[in-house]
Amino acid sequence: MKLRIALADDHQMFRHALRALLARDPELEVVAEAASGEEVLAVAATQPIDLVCMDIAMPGMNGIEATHKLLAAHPAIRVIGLSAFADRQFVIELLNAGARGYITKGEAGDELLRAIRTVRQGRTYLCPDVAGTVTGALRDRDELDTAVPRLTARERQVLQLIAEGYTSPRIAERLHLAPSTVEVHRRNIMRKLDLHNVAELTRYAITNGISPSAVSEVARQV
Amino acid sequence: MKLRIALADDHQMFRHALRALLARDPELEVVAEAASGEEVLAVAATQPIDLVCMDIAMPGMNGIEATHKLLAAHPAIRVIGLSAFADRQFVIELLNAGARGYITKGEAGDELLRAIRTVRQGRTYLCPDVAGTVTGALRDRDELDTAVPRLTARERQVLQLIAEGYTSPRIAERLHLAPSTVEVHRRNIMRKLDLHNVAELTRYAITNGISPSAVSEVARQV
DNA sequence: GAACGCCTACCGGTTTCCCGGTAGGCAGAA
DNA sequence: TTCTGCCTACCGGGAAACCGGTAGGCGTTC
Repeated sequence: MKLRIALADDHQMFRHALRALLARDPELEVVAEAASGEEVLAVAATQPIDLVCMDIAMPGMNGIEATHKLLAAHPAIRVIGLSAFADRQFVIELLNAGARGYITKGEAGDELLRAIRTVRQGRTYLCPDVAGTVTGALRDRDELDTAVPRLTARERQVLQLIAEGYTSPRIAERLHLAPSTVEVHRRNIMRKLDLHNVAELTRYAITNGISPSAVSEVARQV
Repeated sequence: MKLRIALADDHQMFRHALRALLARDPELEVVAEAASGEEVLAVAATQPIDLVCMDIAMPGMNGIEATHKLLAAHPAIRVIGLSAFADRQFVIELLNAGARGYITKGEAGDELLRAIRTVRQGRTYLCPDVAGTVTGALRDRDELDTAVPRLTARERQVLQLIAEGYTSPRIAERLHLAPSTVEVHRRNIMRKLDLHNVAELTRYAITNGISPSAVSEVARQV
């Protein structure tokens, strides 16, 4: 039985290229693709999936949140995080969300195949880049649970939308919240991160992968 | 004779995946990879290359500058731009630099194969996404030459400070201008680029190199 | 000289941001 | 149970953003 894989990344070309890469291993079969967290959940709801290669930075629902919700609905699915960055927080958050592997896009393609094989066996795989950054956190498990996600899930969600150019009232609409609530989240984010305006929030979101650095909206407009 | 291709992208995994994708066409052969503009030039200096798939956003020397220098030294090489963005300026700058094709990563993988075949025949290929944006510019060639710095020097200066988190009054102080003047520049920038808030301005500044991204430093730290 | 582009500067107005405080509901931990 | 953290929601108020228009100075170009 082939391993049924779903690819989640906002760049179609990357998905197609990855598909070609994974096609080399006859044990693997890419059965679905998704361009956002929402699409991943939709895909998993309609067909059996064994493993998801999940990009972290996607417009709309990002990879961490998608992993959370995906595993809540389908605990048997394995998730491997695939990101441009090896940010420590990131890795730990994704692992806390239930992912079994983490690889940066700076790694070789073989690294992904190795990760898939390892995760398939029920073990956890971290690429060399990130392994070092996490070992410290693994020693005192407290950090793994508490200190790392300086931002709560809700706050990350709000931050992502701020960085994408939404105003507080607009964010409130999207999340079905009162504008005042969004404002509170906004202020808490700024206080926690010691940032004081939208420009700094946007930079933080981009450099930390909370918001895709690609201006995907622009790409879609044209 | 196979077409000798070099891949330039800062993500090794993307290069490897792309390599697998291109391997489907027996007419093509990926003979080299590069992670930056500097590496592209170095590669072309040591071995014959027919075509380069060039990512725009790379740390260090970016794809546009690299295309300029590459074609100055090797005019026969064909360059296809490969970017996450379909920004009009971007496309025009790259074409002015001598590239023969432009594709966004949001396109399908087949699109790249189609572009390679077209460019190989000496023609120019633009993916549907960007074709529309450029046709206007192609009509009056003036724009193709001059319109590139759509923003004036002053406007770029103001944009950079906005993206760094300065408010208009603070920018006015730094530049020894009246706050109202800065506001005018801000509005002109937003009108020209069709952006409507600080978050979008910041993203634009980062992705266009007007403001240093800091993304690359983060990636390098780890 | 006229036209154009750029920089400079101000007027008005609405919306949003940003900062401060308070507070109830609710889940999990001490 | 009490405490803590998170999410939710409101109040007020000053600052800044955002949108529209007008306009003079200045250098270049036609």
